[in-house]
Amino acid sequence: MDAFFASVEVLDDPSLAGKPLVVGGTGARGVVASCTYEARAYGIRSAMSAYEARRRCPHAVFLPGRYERYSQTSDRLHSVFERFTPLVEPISLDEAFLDVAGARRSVGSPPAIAQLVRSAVRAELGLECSVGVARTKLLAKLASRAAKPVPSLSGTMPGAGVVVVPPDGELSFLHPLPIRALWGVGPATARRLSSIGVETVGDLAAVPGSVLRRLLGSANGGHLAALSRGEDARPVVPAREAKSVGHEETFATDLLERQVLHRHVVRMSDAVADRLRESSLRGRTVTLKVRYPDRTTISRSQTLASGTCSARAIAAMAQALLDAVDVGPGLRLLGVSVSGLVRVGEQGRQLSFDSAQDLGEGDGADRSSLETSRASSDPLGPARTPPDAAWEEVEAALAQIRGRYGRTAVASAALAGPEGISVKRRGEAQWGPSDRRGGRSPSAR
DNA sequence: TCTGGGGTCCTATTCCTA
DNA sequence: TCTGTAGGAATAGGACCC
Repeated sequence: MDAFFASVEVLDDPSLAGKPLVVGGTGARGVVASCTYEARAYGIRSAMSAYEARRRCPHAVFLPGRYERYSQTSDRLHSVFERFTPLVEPISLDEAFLDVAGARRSVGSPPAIAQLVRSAVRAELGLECSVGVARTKLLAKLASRAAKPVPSLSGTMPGAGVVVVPPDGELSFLHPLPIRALWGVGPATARRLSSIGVETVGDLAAVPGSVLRRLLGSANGGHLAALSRGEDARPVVPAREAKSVGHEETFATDLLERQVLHRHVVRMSDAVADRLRESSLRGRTVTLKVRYPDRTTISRSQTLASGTCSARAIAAMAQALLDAVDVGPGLRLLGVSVSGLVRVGEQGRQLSFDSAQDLGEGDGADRSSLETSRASSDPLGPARTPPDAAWEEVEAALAQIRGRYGRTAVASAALAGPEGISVKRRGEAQWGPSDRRGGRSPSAR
């Protein structure tokens, strides 16, 4: 999609049409999620800090993103794609690969299908998109980029809309492109390649694979060498199982108090557990991520004996990990994620040898970490703490209540503050904190 | 007065176990 | 019982994507 989030905002408020519009975090620590081509003419780009964007174009309209709205639009978009082929691989909310090899007979040639997709998206969503048609995913992606409009201060130049890379024109399309155009070449890899004189994809294709593997590692070196020759055998994969689920949040001001940080851990663990439960998943490895004021980032993780989707178990583990981290300098960001996911039903429950207690008291392996938090925060004490399995039932019941009466209807007491319950939702503060009034700590609400 | 969130993948190191 | 070795899992960090 072309400037997806910004285009949705213009669709909902046509008075914004033709104006430089920036969507994203509006606070001092926010970033640009999307912007119109009028804003891009001022050099504004996705992932740029909101501060820098304001400096470049003070008269631009700045809007906070509405993740839910974009997500709904994305669902409609993907249902349009699926009318053309069942082989749709989502890349993000606004991009997807479509394998239309099987649709040629019933719908038409790939370039014709590309035009039909564009027309359908325009008619049904009122939004513009660009399509790249090629033999491989990399080339199709690069072609779609080449099909997009070009921003300029004298007015946006309309793009081709559809760009087709024929099989006999692949290398002449690919080789003049800068090395950064390749998927997997970011700033670090580009610097390394530049150090041996590689600036374009054509330069890269001339370097022996063994040299690239030595420079970039076996996996990345070999992969990029193949891509530079137009070789990309990755198929379009319609459904991918998630490998991890997590939440992280940058605070408007750095947080120092462990008690406040612990509450954020509970809030994020709660959100992670909700999403695991909704997807019928359990995870074994809990990872805590922390970013210091100087932006150095560390992570600490630990693996449970068996998978869990219990907010309580996740929070206990994450809090134990947090307790082993120096928070002296203050924390700019905190995150909780769970990996090692298995679908509920695929994995039996791991019992320890003290199974008499296990059946009544939860997993032995989980217990030590839970007791870390019980000792410090559970007024009931260890003796009266229900086992994990029972807690998962309690949490499932809570989730049902939230589903019926709203997300703030009920939650852990740790999340209650003077102004109600603070819960974390997906897409909330997606592009940075909105102001500088001290994060969203429950005590501050 | 700056640089998000939610992911995936890869690599290096450490630790555990046979 | 100690030591060396090898493989695998866990852990940590970095790079990259949208």
